[in-house]
Amino acid sequence: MRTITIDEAPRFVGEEVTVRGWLYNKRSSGKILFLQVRDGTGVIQGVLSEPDSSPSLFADADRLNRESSLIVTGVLHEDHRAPGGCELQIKDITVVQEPTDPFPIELKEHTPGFLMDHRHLWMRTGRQVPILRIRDTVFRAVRDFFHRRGFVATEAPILTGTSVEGTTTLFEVDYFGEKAYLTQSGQLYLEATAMALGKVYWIGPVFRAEKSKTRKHLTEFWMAEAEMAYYDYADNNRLQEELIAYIVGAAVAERKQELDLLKRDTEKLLEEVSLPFPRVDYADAIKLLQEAGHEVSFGDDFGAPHEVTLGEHFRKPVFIERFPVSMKPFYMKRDPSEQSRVLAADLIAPEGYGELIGGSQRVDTLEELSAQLKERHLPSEPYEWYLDLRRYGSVPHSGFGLGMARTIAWICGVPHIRETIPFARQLNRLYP
RNA sequence: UCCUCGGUAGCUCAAUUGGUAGAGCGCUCGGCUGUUAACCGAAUGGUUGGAGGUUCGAGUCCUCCCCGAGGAGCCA
Repeated sequence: MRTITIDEAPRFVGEEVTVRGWLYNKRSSGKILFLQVRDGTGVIQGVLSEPDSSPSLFADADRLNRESSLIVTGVLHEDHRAPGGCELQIKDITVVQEPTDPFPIELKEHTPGFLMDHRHLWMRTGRQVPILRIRDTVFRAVRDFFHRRGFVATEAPILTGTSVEGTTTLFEVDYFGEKAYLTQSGQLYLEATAMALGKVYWIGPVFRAEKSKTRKHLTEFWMAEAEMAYYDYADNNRLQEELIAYIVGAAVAERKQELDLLKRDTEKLLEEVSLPFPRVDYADAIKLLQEAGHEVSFGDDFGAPHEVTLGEHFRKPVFIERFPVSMKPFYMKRDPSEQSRVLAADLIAPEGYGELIGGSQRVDTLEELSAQLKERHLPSEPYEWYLDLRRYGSVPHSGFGLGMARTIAWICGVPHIRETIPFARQLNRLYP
């Protein structure tokens, strides 16, 4: 007799096996008892009927409450009446622990606030398990993609003395009496690392003290960032679309069952990521939005409704290219053919999931970088080390940052990114 | 920071014009041999978010505060 995980069950039909997990739900009908047992890999139905099992086993099982931890032994049978088509005829149950109180998360409706207060328990139920398993696949796919292309995995510091962008959205911490900040992006550090290693990436947490309260924002979220020496603007965008197509392909290939549980249309997903992705000049995107009835003009950033319109129009991720200089940070390289624009592109997700990627070619000369710092009234002193990268063997280089939670939300088809991370950090939510 | 909606039993929600706070689910007990968020019956369960005010009388009206949800701005 062997111990198996529930996702392996179909391979062991006819055999006696042991499953270790928790009681997800229980239904009884007089002399027959159905125990839904979950173990993190899936849910399987266990069956007990009184004439076929000992009265004491039946009575003990009948008393169990949801989320009792159990070790269950029985014989696997195919049965079309069982969810999943396979069930366990139970011979023995070892109760590891019985809950001291009724499990707070019912299988009926709850409000988001209640669920988030009980996130540590909510994550055991329903859609949360498949979402978190898909998250795992997406993280692994990102690492596979970069590894296969010769990128070196690296790290950026979480505690920083400099800010990449403004200081208003930084979390400040006390660092032995000095001010330090939680990083908003590893980019500047990755640029340094790329000059040492060529092509680098990391997946790390970043922090934004924005008082945003939307379905697309967290104060702590994970970003996959890449930085490539000798990559120009076009190389950068090509890499990004290939990455996105790779991730979605991996998720559909490895997590079809979970995506089906989430009722995600995987055909549609795969169609969306067929290459290449459309590229639209910022000015043309503004025109397109104006024609669709939006009140935007050149120089405006896109809001959520604009991103929805762009998604509906292209039905694919779409690059918005060459933003006006004023809209973007100091480290982006200007377009040589039009000095008022930068060689930067945002990749907007379809279906209203917002901006997935922000990327650009970086400024690579000392003169231009110093000028742009000055233009934005930024002190050069904290950036001296960054300026050094342009003093010693500077090369054209590019990079981007991919928001993991938004990517996962889009792949899963879930409306709110708080469900795509085990413990979301939001405005007014630091617990559990 | 701003806008909108909300806060009533452990959970999800009702409560007519200001007039006796109620249901479903969960827990508990009972019934049922194929359930699929099982079903049927019974019982349990309340400082109506907080403070103040108006009134003979406030869950309901007014003021302030707290909390939650959705959105805007900002961003990935």
